Amino acid sequence: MARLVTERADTLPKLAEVFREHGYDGASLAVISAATGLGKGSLYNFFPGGKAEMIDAVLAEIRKVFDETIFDPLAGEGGSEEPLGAMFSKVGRYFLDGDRVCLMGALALHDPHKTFAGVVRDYFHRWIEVVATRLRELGWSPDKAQAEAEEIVANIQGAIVLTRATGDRGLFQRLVERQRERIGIVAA
Amino acid sequence: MARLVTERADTLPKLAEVFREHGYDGASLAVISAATGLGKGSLYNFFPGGKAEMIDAVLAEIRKVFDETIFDPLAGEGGSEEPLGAMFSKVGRYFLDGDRVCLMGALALHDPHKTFAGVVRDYFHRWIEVVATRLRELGWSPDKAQAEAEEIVANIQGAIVLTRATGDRGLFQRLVERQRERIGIVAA
DNA sequence: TGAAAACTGTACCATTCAGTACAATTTTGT
DNA sequence: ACAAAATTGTACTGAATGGTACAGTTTTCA
Repeated sequence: MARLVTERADTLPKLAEVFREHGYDGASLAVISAATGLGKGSLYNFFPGGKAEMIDAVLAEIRKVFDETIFDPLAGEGGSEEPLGAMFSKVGRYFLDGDRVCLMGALALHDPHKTFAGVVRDYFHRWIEVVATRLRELGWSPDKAQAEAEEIVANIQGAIVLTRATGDRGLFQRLVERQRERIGIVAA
Repeated sequence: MARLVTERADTLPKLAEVFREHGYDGASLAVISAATGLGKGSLYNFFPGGKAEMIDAVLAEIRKVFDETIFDPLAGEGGSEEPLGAMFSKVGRYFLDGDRVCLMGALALHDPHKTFAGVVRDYFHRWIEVVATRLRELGWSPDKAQAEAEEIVANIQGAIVLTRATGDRGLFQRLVERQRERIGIVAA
């Protein structure tokens, strides 16, 4: 029996980066092969289902990372504002101040067969939900908390679009800073 | 000499819709042909340069429409808030309350060869610029006006992403309404 | 009306696509 | 060391890709 600790998981970051940069249609097997350094043999050994299985694995991994490092820490009990501030920092780091595409957001725009509609919807629902929950715990009314949470997540997605469009990473930071301030001010 | 009023311009809306829904890579000639009802012969008659020329024409048309109906009306002199309100209304109608993708925004995310970087950057710069200009005319400081303009445009882009992700057009409307309110409140 | 230009459908081309087959190699547990 | 399993590169397949060629039709204008 060969090792069960495959290298499959190690390829996920590179795979994710390819899909982020090229999109699903643009990520041909040739591009994927070049980016991962793996030949077709290896790719189909790890992902017998081909591209479909690759992006499924990538999306599951993304969801896991966000759950563990960003969403869950926000959902826990506690009346502090610090977890929200941490969320902004982690998100900025993850998306490289808007230089790196949000794959979930990209799939929200282009998914003609609605293949990823479920994962994408759940991802954003969860994100908005945990932010709103935290705001309520800070004393915001349910309506205000929901609206503010939606605006925060929308702003982050929009900030990525604008940063990619303008090439100005300062723009992302400025936008996030404004969200931070608004929460701090109104919550005080 | 045959008519010079070709049907080429008539195909642009359908062409734009295809690129919006499928992205550039996802819009194969088969899809384009089906969506426009034009065979390859006609398509290459109107657009000898193929897909590249098609999307160039689409982007130029989009830019023209936005300039004439949205950007220019904002740029003119005048201390009224009404043009800003009109901008939100027109944008909501154009993007079908977030149901319709912003092609410029989509290309900001996926453009591995930086083919469209110029048009996309100019489009968003112009958008932000005209909003900021109008805010300054309303008495905002240059810094505040710039930051607010960036946030407004980012919010619209993010609203499209979230609406496509959740399928909830009310979300788009709620987000835009919040921008409207903030401007009204702070400007007052 | 008639010739020139614009338009369009069809067949075709070379290339790239995702995916398969499989032999050869490497790794693994014993 | 050795056999089984995992891994990998290469060659291949049929389908789809973007694009070309061109004959036939329609439109235009003089």
